This record gives sequence, C-alpha cells and structure tokens, in this order.
Amino acid sequence: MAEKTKLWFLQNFNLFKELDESTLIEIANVSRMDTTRKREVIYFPEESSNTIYMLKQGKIKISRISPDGQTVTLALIGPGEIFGESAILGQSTHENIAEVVEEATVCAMDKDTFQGLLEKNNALSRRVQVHIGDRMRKVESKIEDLVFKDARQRVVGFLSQYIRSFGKEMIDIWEVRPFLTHQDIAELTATSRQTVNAILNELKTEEKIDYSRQFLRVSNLAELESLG
Amino acid sequence: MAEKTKLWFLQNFNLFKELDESTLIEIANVSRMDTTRKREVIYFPEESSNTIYMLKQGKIKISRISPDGQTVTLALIGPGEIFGESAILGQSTHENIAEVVEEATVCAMDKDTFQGLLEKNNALSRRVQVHIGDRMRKVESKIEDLVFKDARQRVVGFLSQYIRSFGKEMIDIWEVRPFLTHQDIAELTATSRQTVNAILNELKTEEKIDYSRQFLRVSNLAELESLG
DNA sequence: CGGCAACTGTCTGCTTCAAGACAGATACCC
DNA sequence: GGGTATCTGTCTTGAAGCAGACAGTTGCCG
Repeated sequence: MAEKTKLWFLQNFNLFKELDESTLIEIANVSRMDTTRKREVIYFPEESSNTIYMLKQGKIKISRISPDGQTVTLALIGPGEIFGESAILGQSTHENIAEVVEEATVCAMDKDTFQGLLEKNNALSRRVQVHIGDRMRKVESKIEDLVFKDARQRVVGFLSQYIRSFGKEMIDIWEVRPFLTHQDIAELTATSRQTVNAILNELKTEEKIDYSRQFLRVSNLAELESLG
Repeated sequence: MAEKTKLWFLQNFNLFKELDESTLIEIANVSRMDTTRKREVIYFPEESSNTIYMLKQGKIKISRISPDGQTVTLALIGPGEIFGESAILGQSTHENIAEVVEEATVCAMDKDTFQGLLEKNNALSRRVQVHIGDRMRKVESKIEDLVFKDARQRVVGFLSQYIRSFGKEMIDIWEVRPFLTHQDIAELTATSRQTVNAILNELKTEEKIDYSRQFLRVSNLAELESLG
C-alpha cells in the first residue's frame, strides 16, 4: 500500500489525532496494512501477542470459546478503534480470538515499537489509557447486564448500542446495514440463537424494529433504548 | 501517621518495588494513609473519581448495584493492590462502589500527581499497565465464567481462587480466615445466597471443603480446582 | 440457473436457579 | 448476660431460557 495512503489513514485515526506529522510518518514506516475478509481470524487464543492492531474499516469481534465450542463475544470493534491491546498490558499470549465479522482493513504494528511511542509521547499515552478505560467500562457493563438483565433486555440493549455506534440516522429513522446473523447476536448477548430469533420477531410485531438479513431499522430509537 | 512508617509501607508495595528512594519519598509526601472498618464505603457510584488508592491490608470489594438493590461484585482487592484506577483511565465519576469487607488500611493519592509520576517514570508506568491488564483479564474471565459455567462451578472456582490468593498453606492444608458470608460469595459469583448455602454444604458433605464463619479449609486444593 | 450451505422460524420438553418464607444459630454490644 | 441484628439452613414454587428437532427460506457459487 502506498505510504501516502497509509499516512492519510493514520491522520484520520482517532487515537492519533493531534499527533505531530513526524511521529505519524514514523508510525507509518513501522506499520503494515492488510485487508481481510469475513470469517478470517486475526489471532487465536494461545497465540503469542506482540502486535497492536488498528481497524480502518469493517468490524472485528473479540470472543472466547469454551472447550465444548460455546462462544461469547466480549467486544465488537469498529472503524477507528484499536484491538490486541492486551499485548501492551503485559500479556504474552492471547486468551481471546479476534475474528472478522465484516470485511476489514487493518493496520498492524509491533507492540514494542508502540510501547516506545507511548514512552516518548505522553499525549498518545493518555489517549491509550482512556481507550483502555473505555474497554474496561464496557466489559464491566457487560457483567452488570448479564447479572441484572434478562435475555430480552440484553438483546434490546445491544441493538440500541449497535445501531447507535454503527448506523446512520436518516430523517428520524436509524439504519445499519448489513445486519448481523442471529447467531452473532446470540454470542454478543450471551443467549441462544433461538431466543434471539423469538425476541427479534416479537420486537418486529410490536413495531419497535424492522429488519431483514441486510438491514436493521429503528424508527424510535429513544423508545427502544428505554426498554434495554 | 509517621512518614517513616509510610515510606516503609510504600517500599513493600508491589507496584513500587525497584523504584528509587527519592521517588518513594516524593510519593510518601503526597499521599495520606487511613484506616477503615468493615462495611465502610470508600467511594460511591457517581462520586467524582480523582484519587488512586493503594491497599496495605484488609480486603475491599468493588461492586455494582442495580436500581432494585441487587449487587454484583466485580473484584475483590487484597493487600498490595491498587484500586480506583478508573481515575487514570479517563473516567471522571465512579460507576462502581468500593466497600471494605475486612478492616483495611488504605493509602490514597491524587490522580494527577500519580499521572505525573507515571509520565516521569516509565518503569512505574509499565507496572501500572500490567496491573490494569491483570484486572482486564480477570473481568473478562468473569464474563466467560458467567456464560460457560453453572452456579456450582462458579462457586467452586471462586473458593479455589480465594483460598489461593488470601489463604495460607499449612502442611498440605490450605486455610483462610476469616471466611466470607454466604451473601458476599453470592455477590461474587452472581448467584443467590440460598444457592451458595446449598453448594457449600454439598461440598462439606463431600469432604471437599471444611468451613465455619471464621475459616475455610481445603485439604486437596488441586482436586477442588479441577471441579471449577 | 440449479443445488447446496448457511440462516431463519417454531414447537417441545427439561433443567437450573431465583425468590419467598420462616425457623434456628451466632455474635455483637450495651 | 440478655436482647437484637445478622447470618445460616431448608423447603417449595415458578419462571426463564437452553437445546434438540426439523421444516422452510435465502442467497451464493459453480
């Protein structure tokens, strides 16, 4: 990939905003960019973790798999976010699996190099701290949801957040496309595929949402959010 | 508290090992020490978070409470650990409640001061990163446990970890004292008090554990761990 | 454009566990 | 040292939601 394009991308990357150009060029020089397709795995559990990834476009899910094959998804990563940060958090091997949900462009960078940047640049360091804080909060909320909410509330809550993070508002109607499979949603909300299906159809007949395989639409997002 | 004692404590604090003495003295000067008793609350949700705490002795639990009063405990903090780190992770108010479980001595320090130390001292900064990583891993495992394991496995898993972290091994028998209430364990394992009670007695009749209000003893910890 | 793989929809029984109720034990503290 | 608050033990009922089975649908790929 042309260095210029890479630099342009980095400039538009949340984490790197306000960094001076020389640093960005340095980053561009030591990182590589890659395009991946649906279902591709970026890293597996047990694999050694020495890379930080920056997601340019697409979606990645970070999950855990039980010995008998059950899966929970811990986080869904969208454009502009980093992942694989466990590498700079003192973890030598991954415990999670990172899998492409929607065709993605990813920029990868050695963790020691990144660590070096952090030490030289306090502004960047703080931004990374804040990012890690966000992730921590999300994971903690996930526990809260698992314990306090039932399956329906979790699904509704997830749909709201999902459409707000990844959807577009068009004249009072929110829409995301493409939509996820019921299985994906089940893994994200720690419930079963069948339950997700039932809830989704319930919500459809109640006219709270409209969906197909290609889209999810919500006309009254505030109302939906109040149910989660 | 005498500055000398404080300094001594800081030197024995995990996070600060290998820091040079002048830095330690600096830390001692800007921190204050406090003793708290059971049930005391160190911070509440919504309270603004501008302090980092270092726990010298005792135990603190970090929990969330639902609107209807149900509680989940996200973490149990022991001697030598820090808590309230959300302050340096870009969070202006607490979402969790920190409550004393066992009479505690706590050292508190302004977050900006701490932030300053981090920026001047890369070794310290890395140690904090690793600590945060540990917390993240624990929280993620908690989600995994909630989804993959049933109540019994969660309780067994918790007991094993608890006794390993806080107990002593004495001629092949592990013991912690005092023990927690069933309610505490229920909040830590996201189950109900009644269920904890049933499981604990089950384990006692199976001779996997022995306990009373004052102690928990396990003679074959490896066996217990294999059940969690 | 036809066939296969992945996904959706629906019904059923079964298991786990929460939650209420209440009696009994413990220990704290004035 | 007696009274009160907190903690433990046990039973019972009910609901949530998982998991299996299988038919129907969609859309992708050769």
